[in-house]
Amino acid sequence: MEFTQTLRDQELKVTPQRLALLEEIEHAGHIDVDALYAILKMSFPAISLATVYKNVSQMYELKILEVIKVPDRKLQYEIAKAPHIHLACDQCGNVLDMNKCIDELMFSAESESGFKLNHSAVVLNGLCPSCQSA
Amino acid sequence: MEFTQTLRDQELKVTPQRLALLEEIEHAGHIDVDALYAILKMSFPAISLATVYKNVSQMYELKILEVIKVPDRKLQYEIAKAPHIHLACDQCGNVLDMNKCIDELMFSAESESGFKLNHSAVVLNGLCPSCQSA
DNA sequence: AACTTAAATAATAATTTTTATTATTTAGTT
DNA sequence: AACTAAATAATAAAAATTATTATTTAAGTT
Ligand SMILES: [Mn+2]
Ligand SMILES: [Mn+2]
Ligand SMILES: [Zn+2]
Ligand SMILES: [Zn+2]
Repeated sequence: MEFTQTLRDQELKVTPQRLALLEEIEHAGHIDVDALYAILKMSFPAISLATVYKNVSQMYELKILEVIKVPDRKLQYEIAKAPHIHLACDQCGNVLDMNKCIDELMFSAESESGFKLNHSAVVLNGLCPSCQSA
Repeated sequence: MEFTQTLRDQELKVTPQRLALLEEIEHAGHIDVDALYAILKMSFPAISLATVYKNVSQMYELKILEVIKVPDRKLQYEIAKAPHIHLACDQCGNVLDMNKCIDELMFSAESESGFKLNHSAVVLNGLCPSCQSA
């Protein structure tokens, strides 16, 4: 797996728990600690919730993971990747990525405010196509 | 005060605690529950933390307040107003509003994704002008 | 392949954060 | 002034997160 290298790069030991955690986050796309714990318990019945907490926090600090906040939900973790926009459906709960460039926005925000920016979080809420029909 | 009318419009009783809470949020711009509680205790030594929690939650549901999440900080409440962008300084902690229009972004996100959007949250992080000098 | 050691894990306790409960007080009405 | 539903303060309970510690394990070394 490529996550083996990710962990080695950050000098974290490659444990089965960590690999499963990363693979599950990748598979889910965006997931909170509770859901992650519930899923990991299937393959690791003895896994501790504290291990999940510690690992996601640690990997967030090391920028292996990114975190997003959708209104009224717990923090959602995802594999860190290029900055992107999040679309969250209020009905079905789906969160999906949109690879829309926000460089222009960042750039103009910088020049207008004088800030030197290094991070962006954009979360848009509404109804996804299928929930509009239903 | 104009917050008297705000509360009446939402059929909330106009209590001194609520008025002070709203005035302090307005004054602070963006503030979390703990800081709000600490400040309100100065004028209301007997105020309960649960009252602060209940009121901000209630006012958020009624859309009197809006909430924002700055990475690595507790939820910050503000008086609800027109959608705007948030700039947060990682050094000094300042959070300021930027009245930049994101309608174009919302509109193109809608047409590209098929979502029907009703809310946006944009938080940009970096260093404010004065923290860059220091 | 066995040995060593620092790090990770599981179990658990403790802390922090948030919500629920209830008796008392109060705002808004009659 | 009296009435009533809602708000508050105090407190308990629950939920979320972090800390502690004994045991296990990954990864390097012989
Ligand atoms: Mn994403
Ligand atoms: Mn704001
Ligand atoms: Zn949906
Ligand atoms: Zn600053």
